[in-house]
Amino acid sequence: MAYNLTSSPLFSPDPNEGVYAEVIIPLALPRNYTWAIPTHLRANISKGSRVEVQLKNKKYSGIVKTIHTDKPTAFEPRDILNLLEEQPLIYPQQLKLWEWIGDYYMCSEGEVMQAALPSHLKLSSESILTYNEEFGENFSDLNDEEYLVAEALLLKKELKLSEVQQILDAAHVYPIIKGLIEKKVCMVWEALKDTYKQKLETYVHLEAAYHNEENLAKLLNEWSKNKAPKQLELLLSYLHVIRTEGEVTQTNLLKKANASSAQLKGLADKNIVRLEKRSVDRLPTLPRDIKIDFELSAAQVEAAESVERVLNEKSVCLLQGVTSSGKTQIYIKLIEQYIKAGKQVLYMLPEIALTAQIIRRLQKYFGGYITIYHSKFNPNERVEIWNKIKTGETKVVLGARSSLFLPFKELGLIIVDEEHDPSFKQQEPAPRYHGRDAAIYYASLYNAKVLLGSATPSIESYFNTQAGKYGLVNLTERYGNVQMPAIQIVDVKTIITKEKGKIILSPQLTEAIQQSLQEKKQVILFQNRRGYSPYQICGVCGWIPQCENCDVTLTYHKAKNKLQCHYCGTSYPLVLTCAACGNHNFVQKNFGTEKIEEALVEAFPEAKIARMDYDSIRGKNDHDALIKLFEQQKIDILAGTQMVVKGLDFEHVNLVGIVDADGILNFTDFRVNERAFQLMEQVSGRAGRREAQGKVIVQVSNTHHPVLQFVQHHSYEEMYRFEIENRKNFFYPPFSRVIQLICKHKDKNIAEEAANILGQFLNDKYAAYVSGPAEPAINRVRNQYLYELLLKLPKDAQFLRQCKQDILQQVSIVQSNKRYRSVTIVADVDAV
DNA sequence: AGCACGCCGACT
DNA sequence: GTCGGCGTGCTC
Repeated sequence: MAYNLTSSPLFSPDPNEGVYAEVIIPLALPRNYTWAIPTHLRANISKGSRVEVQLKNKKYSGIVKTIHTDKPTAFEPRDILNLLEEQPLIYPQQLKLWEWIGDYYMCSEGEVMQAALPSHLKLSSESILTYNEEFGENFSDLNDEEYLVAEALLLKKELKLSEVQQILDAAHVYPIIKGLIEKKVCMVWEALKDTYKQKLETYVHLEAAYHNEENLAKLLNEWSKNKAPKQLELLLSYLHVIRTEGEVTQTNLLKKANASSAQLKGLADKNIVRLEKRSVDRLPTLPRDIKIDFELSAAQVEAAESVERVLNEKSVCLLQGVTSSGKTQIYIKLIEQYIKAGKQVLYMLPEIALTAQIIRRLQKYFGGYITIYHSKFNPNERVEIWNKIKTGETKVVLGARSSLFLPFKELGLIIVDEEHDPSFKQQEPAPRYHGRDAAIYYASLYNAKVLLGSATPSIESYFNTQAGKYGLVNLTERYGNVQMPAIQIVDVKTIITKEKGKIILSPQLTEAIQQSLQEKKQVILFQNRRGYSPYQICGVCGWIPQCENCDVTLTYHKAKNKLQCHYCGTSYPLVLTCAACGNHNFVQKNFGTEKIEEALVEAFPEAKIARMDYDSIRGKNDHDALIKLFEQQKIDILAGTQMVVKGLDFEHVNLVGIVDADGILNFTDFRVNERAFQLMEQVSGRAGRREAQGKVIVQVSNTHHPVLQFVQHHSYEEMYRFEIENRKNFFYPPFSRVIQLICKHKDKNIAEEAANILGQFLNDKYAAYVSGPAEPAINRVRNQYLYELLLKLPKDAQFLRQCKQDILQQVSIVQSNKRYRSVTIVADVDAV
């Protein structure tokens, strides 16, 4: 029997019949649990409502997924304790998205909820101890620790569990609290606290009596000269400000009058002014208008029209535009159309590309229509954004992956910019979803369109256009008709020296930098490794220091004078003595950004040099500050990791150097060619943007690597054709979804055994591809990846489901073996 | 995720 | 003999 319960008020059930709700709570439970809806709440609870429920002895806020009258037989459901808002918190589309993500990425809906809701909408249960007044103050029966807590309780009357933990500074507070309860010193409350706080602003009003001019004049005239002169001064300032501004806030007034809050309080105590606390918006309000002050080039107009045409027919369109072709401008025009049609637009970017640069640009065009949303926002702001999107007030959201979970009212378009970026895929924790793919599903729920944009599309998206699933629009002309930079390959094989190892600055690169500096242009040097040297090797026996947890070679960081594991982040003191042979003869191998910076300083003492990588950027502001300096040409040479590439647009760069291309061509990951090509294209794209011809120098020892040929000619199609062919040798067919199983255990042997058993099974049944570690140095210990090829046909969801079931069953068989019981097996779906 | 229950090793 | 470690199982 099917119920249609999407809106309240609820159907009127037989009063004798129970009504139940399946509730999602933010935990990784095997399935959703059911609570009974008490009669007094029946009229108001509906799908998507936020409710307070009790599980075990904790309280949680959950979301009602379904409402039904099937009385559970296996257990007696408890009542829902409370309805937290009159209106459902989320729309049915969100529920469907959660369900899809949970199913597709193999996690619980609770885990999706965890990721989806701003933390303030997930109430936290905090145990609170209250003092029992009847106990009195005789603490002689208590032991030392109990005494400490009792004393604090006597003073404060109430203590949170976390506070008790601080007082005792011990891990086991429970026995002590138990003792206190038994001795009737205190009682425990489980309290659910709504953590969202409205921002309050104090407004200053003149008391009604003084709205009368006469009374006011009288007050001012009779103000005795020697009493509270500062208050009089403040009052006069107030009268002045109110005339020009209409309404006055406390902070504003005090600043303008240069007065203190005590003086204002004096006026309030005399009943001259009245202070009113009012909740206000945390988000700055900009005027709601669209100001677009540019014209599209002919090529852009053509592309924009094609996109519209494609989107009329298909729900997804891939816009492939070379770097600097002005994709963003096309987005802006498109967004404008959707706003005018009253629709909402979600503009997704990889987190790292959400820089002040792009934000400022969009705010300039869309003012108050646009809102930014990402995980770094503080929780109060996030709740406010949430609400504004839910009411449809905010039309455009610029956000990272997580903005996908916002409750859009009338979503019309999702733009996924830098579609190829691997950071759209969440790795840890669950849900391990791909922002782009989930966006395509989410959009379908609203009948909305999706525009994927990239200069270097991912193979799977490109493949989908070839298969006719997505539309494809090409934008091959750079804005202002600037040529793509010329690419020069420098063979460093011949100039590798025995003692010094790999060369950092070849004569060709040095000369090119010199020339750029002379022309007052800027240079970007790209190196995919941070730190000073990626590994040190014992000159006598060849031993290499590795991380204790990860089997990863330790990178030397000269600035900190420490060895660091780049996988888990652990820092180690410098190793001077070989653990294998006892000699003190380490040789530093290869180089990272730190060493490049050092080499640059030495080679170009006159130039201003900066380094941009994870280590040199502490806060988000450092990043912006450094970019600004570079924009203003206060830096000549910028050396950095991938950070220098993402979403940035520098006008005066005419030379880009890829210092060690071997480092990006040598991955053993099966996506190596695609990644290397994308990376090199993106880096190259930074050269010669709006200026004359730019130049790219690639230093490499394997000059015959096929990817280099494609990069040299910027030949995307050839690259993709090559890659598709290449992958057919590994996978059949290419570009399907695979399920990846990650086995984790303290003991790497046990993890590996379990992984092998699973891999064996998958191989037998699905002819699976079982990969080695993703990178030889990394992952060998904790993660064993097992890839299983899923789809005979990309659309065969049935097959996927079957495979998932088989895998889950096999996982439970493996875990029923005592030896592997505590192996954590994470199942994840990814595109290959 | 918590949290209780229960089974084995190091202590008064 | 007990205290306390963590491995195991359950929560509507």
